[in-house]
Amino acid sequence: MATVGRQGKAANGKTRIQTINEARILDAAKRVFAEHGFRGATVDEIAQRAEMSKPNLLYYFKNKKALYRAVLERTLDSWLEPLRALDAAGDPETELRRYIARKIEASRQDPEASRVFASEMLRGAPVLMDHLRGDLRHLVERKVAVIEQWIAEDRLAPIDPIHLIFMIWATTQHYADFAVQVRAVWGRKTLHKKDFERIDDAVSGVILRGVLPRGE
Amino acid sequence: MATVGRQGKAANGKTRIQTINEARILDAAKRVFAEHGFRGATVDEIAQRAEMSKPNLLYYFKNKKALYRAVLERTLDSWLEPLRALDAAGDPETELRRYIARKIEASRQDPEASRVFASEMLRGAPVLMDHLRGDLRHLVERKVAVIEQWIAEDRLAPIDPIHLIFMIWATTQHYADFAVQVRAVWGRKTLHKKDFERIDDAVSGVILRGVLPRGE
DNA sequence: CGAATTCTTGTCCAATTGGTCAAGAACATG
DNA sequence: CATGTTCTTGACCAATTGGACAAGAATTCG
Repeated sequence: MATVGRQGKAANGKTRIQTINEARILDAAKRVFAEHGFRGATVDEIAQRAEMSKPNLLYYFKNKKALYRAVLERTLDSWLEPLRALDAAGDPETELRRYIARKIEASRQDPEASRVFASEMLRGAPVLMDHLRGDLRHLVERKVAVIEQWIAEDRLAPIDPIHLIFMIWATTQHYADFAVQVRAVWGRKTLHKKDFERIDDAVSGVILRGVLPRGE
Repeated sequence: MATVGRQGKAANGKTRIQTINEARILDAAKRVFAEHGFRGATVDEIAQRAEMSKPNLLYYFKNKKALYRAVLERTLDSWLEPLRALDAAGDPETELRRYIARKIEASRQDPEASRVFASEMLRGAPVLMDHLRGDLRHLVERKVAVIEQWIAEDRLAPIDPIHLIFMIWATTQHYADFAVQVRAVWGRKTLHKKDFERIDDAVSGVILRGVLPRGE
């Protein structure tokens, strides 16, 4: 009867309304943080985009920083998942091709998440620093080992594995973070699925030809 | 005797003090805008970093927006110069290698400029939109033609030229914009010239192997 | 030197900011 | 439907913001 007997509890201990509103807030916050960064974002604007009053927003998230953290945390897992899936037992070409495809798909489906992340990096990652030096670094170290193994087996050209990873991050996220520039220079009002297929072709093409062994 | 007989005029019509202070302000502004974006930057913080009072700063730049514009404009030319230098008459490998090297060198020498630019893109480029759709687009179109010519001559693999350009931008600027992440994951306190040489090797290596024709 | 110009800043202001609070409205459940 | 809980908001507050202003301090140059 202490904490269990809540009202509209839905297994995760959340009310129906809580679930809806937190999602609405997080979505609005993601968009505003993506556009203006942590400092430039205002709680008022987020509340407006979430179509609720500022005090109501602060009923769900105790302050701007907590909201920002929530947005980042929510993003991180889906951000890392594709890299986690890189499998040493698989074929290098297949694995890398899939990794690139998934990152590009993420840039297409949720560019704002990528931009929030980018903005946090531009700030010097005050919130995510521990994560960068901890989880992310360890994950990358593991995948560097995978790539090194592929190189040792002559299934990949001898490139610096960490920079291959950085290159994949850079190229794929570019289409989310710099979408305005891409659209303006490429002369497209919006980028459609077809466009992203061409992007995938081009990026995968260059990178794979760049890292797969020559002979064949 | 109207506008010519100014006091400390130095050919460009600027006083000695003007030259010094405008440079100090622009440098401080670049750092603050890079870190916090346009909205998140405060005039006060910029003034402090430039070691002068806020009213004095506003004596040189009439408001925050004008200062922001000045920072961006100052950046743009050096940003584009390497691409302008891409020469159809040259050897594709040499030209591309030099282009990549120059962009990486720019990321090393002036990462803040790159970050201001990135931050403007994240915002949707409200200030630079005209430039993106005008000058930049035309420049890219010209260089796309150069690359297409190389491809037609079988001196380059048939890749989508615009995405090759995007890839070079993405990979090289990544080391400026995401420097915190690179440092944290790579396990380096700071990136030295040696590190950037390795970056250049890796990036040039993959991209050139990715776009140069196979047979030889 | 002395007058015109340029430079500098303390003080001020209205607007916006993140956040609080109290009180009422909507809701779930016995 | 009554009661405790959750949800919602108008009103408010202190701090910060971009910027204006006037008056004084340096600088320049005839």
